[in-house]
Amino acid sequence: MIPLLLIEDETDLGLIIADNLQSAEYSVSHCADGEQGLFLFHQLKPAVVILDVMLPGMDGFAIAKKIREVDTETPILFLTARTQTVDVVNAFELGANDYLRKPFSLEELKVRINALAQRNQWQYQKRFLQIGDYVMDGMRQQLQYKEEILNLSFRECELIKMLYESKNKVVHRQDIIQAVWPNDRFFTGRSLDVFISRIRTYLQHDKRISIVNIRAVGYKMII
Amino acid sequence: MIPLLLIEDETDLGLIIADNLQSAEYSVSHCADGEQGLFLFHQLKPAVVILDVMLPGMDGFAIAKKIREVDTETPILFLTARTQTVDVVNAFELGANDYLRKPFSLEELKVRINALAQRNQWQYQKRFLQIGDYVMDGMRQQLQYKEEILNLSFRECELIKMLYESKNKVVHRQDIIQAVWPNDRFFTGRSLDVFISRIRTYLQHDKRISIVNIRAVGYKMII
DNA sequence: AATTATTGTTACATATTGTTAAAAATAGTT
DNA sequence: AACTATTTTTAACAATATGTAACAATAATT
Repeated sequence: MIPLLLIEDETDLGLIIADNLQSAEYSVSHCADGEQGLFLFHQLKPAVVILDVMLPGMDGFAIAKKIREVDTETPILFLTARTQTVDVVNAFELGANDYLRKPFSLEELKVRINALAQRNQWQYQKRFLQIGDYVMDGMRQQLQYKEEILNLSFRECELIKMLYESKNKVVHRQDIIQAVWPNDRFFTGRSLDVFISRIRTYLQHDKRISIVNIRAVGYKMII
Repeated sequence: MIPLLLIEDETDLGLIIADNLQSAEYSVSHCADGEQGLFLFHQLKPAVVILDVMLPGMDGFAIAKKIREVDTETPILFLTARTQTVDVVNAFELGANDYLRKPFSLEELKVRINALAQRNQWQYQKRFLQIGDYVMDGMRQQLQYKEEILNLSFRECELIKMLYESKNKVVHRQDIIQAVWPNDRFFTGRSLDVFISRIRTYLQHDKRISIVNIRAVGYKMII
């Protein structure tokens, strides 16, 4: 989970923002003033700081300056009132990375956060899986065998990823289903078996690879 | 390259200035009168306008006024004859950001331009997106591939921006629609898919770029 | 061996997306 | 206003992804 720090004194607005950013990806810590903000910054080492310019006590600029004294990397996104146009210049001089004028749509905020957070997040993603003689590009959703490139669908890709990550180990049916079909809480059908069947044909060129069934338990990818 | 606009009627001086500002950073467009100047302003959306006060026809103040009617951001730097001291006040009231008295040293001009351009530099970071071998100019809504320049429509441009800002991550259909079609609260059609299709053909020259669909979820731009 | 439960496979139904063309809306010009 | 060019939406059909059903194959149990 990627930690975010939100410093915003309007409690209701802060809560709404925190609530909406909170997701499978992000965990949001929210506080209302600069001192607490700086404390939390050092505590959490957030991926992105979202910083209201107008704050009681230490204002946003002062906080940004403090942060930049010890850290020049962590992206800072300023929230400004619509009126304070000029201050934006100030913000960027202090090392801000982006800003949003209030009122803004939460969607827009999300997009910006994604953009800012992603730079650092990128390194954690392992994009290419070497599966026997195959290479799967999890980002592009492609499976390559020698010169041949096969486009995978999203679920096919997720399924291969899941099996590969637990290669040579049994993966339980229920776990696969929860991972690949997260929304279908009443998934009862047999799609999983169908997908396994299809994946087997995809991977048939390398005889060392096989996906074996453990009856009534799950599957195991062997390499 | 950061575009500058120079409006100066003394041809020789204009050429010298243009020549000296022209560099790896800046591309200078030069014209001799206000009407052409305004035309070029809208065409180029320059980072800084360098504006002689004394011009035949529309004078510098009138041009600045015209510009400020539609744009309050772009810095304007006035060039004034040594004699017209008082008019400087006038200039700043019209939204000038700096001025230089003739004769001035080219070094000084450079320094001022740098200062003005840098202030808005963040705009240019956002303005130009390097997308693989392409460069998109978000302000002029143009997509450049090598020598080839393609004019984009507003929504095409917004869509590319949105996907690029969250590159290598899934962007949800709903989020795209909210961002690119903000007013259409009852957007039901399939324009998004059509636009995706078109953008794919625009970006097809660079094989590293692809936009993959995640069924029932959204799209992901991969670079 | 017969029965049963589970999985393998194929075919098909359905929903979503890809693509193209044409219609409608919009902006710009005369 | 009328015409033009451009942008955007709609419509139509093709292609693809995914879920379901049907039946075959296999393993476990009786």
